[in-house]
Amino acid sequence: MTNVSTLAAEKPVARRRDAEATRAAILAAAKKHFAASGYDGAYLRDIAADAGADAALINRYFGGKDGLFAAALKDSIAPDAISQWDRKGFAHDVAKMMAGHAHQNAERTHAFEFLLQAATNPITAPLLNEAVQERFMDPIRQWIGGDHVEARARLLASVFIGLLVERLIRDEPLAGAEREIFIERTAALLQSLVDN
Amino acid sequence: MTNVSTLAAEKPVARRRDAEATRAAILAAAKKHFAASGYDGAYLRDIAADAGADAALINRYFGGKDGLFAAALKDSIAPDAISQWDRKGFAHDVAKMMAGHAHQNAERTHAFEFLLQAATNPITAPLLNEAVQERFMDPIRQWIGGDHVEARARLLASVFIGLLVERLIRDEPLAGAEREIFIERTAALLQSLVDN
DNA sequence: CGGGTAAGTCATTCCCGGTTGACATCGGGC
DNA sequence: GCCCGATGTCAACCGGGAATGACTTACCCG
Repeated sequence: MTNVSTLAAEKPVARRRDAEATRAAILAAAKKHFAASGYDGAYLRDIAADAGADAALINRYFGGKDGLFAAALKDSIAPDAISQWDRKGFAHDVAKMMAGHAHQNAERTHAFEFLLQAATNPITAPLLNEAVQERFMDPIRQWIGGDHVEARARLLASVFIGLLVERLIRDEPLAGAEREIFIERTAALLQSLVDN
Repeated sequence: MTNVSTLAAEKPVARRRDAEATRAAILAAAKKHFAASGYDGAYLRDIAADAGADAALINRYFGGKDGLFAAALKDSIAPDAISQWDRKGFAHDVAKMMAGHAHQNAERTHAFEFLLQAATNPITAPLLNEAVQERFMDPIRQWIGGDHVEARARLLASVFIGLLVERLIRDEPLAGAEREIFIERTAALLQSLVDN
């Protein structure tokens, strides 16, 4: 997981009094901190400081830590339209991405860390499930089409998640020939699930 | 995640004064609670109560919450010998397990929840990585053998993890024909990774 | 049987972090 | 220019939960 200390200390950008802007700043900071440290590990004071705001404002704008978390979660599960993925290139693109460093996709990786955090927290899990079904599984089902959509969608999602977790956990990506093989096999595996 | 309330209230088995036994009881309770609620969500008082012991003893035996968590983690990553898995039946067995309810394998599921918790906690992640490499990845590499061991092992581990996460997250397993298809395809997928 | 040590109990302290409410200040509209 | 509501600040409160240490009780050994 990302070290939080590196997250703060960068944007004490003096903002003119602007409720909308500070709200957005807080939300952005919250997403980072929740992703890096989880619900309990993220502290409102830190988030506020990172956003260049006062902790009390979190209460005003989000109604407490729970509200902030829910808002951040909702904001995180709004990925680009799955429906527009390329049916042909998809598998290879994903495979290549998975073979690389997690850092290379900082934005996405953070979002995923966040979701994984939410998944492992009994308080936030139900919230997550609902959102994932609606904004991830449903589009996938739609996208792959064909027979046995349900089984294939679940298996595809599983593989996808597994790859993301593995990438998140490991220290070093593969290199050289092993890397090529990994990409090739991963791509083949994904493609087979998409195609039928 | 599991509801903690159901975990307690069962074994106020009056133990004779026995340091080793209480230590073990505490450790067992800790594994359950950490798995169900995560590091922050698990309370020492609850764990102690569940183990029929006093919270102060945790301090005595494990040197604080951190120590207890580390001990529980170490104790959780000692799964049965991978090397003895059946090369033929493996894929189908796993697939069938993954198609079922997480509850059905309470023991294992708990252990996995626990590991996932550890993975998403910045403090415990490094500890986990080391243990996983040594006690999971290495045996897998050994077990599958053949060419491109590294790539195949990683992909296999990814799929495995993904299936576990998916099973953990979802509310309802598949049923009927979809379930059969799911098992069949999952088994095929795993087997292909094992065989070569 | 009696004393000493390990095992277990209890009350208390301490700290941390979310929350609250009173206060200060900005900025736009009259 | 001035006034009022919206925005932002500050200090204090409060609860929960881990840690501490003094105390009590059981067991075992001589």
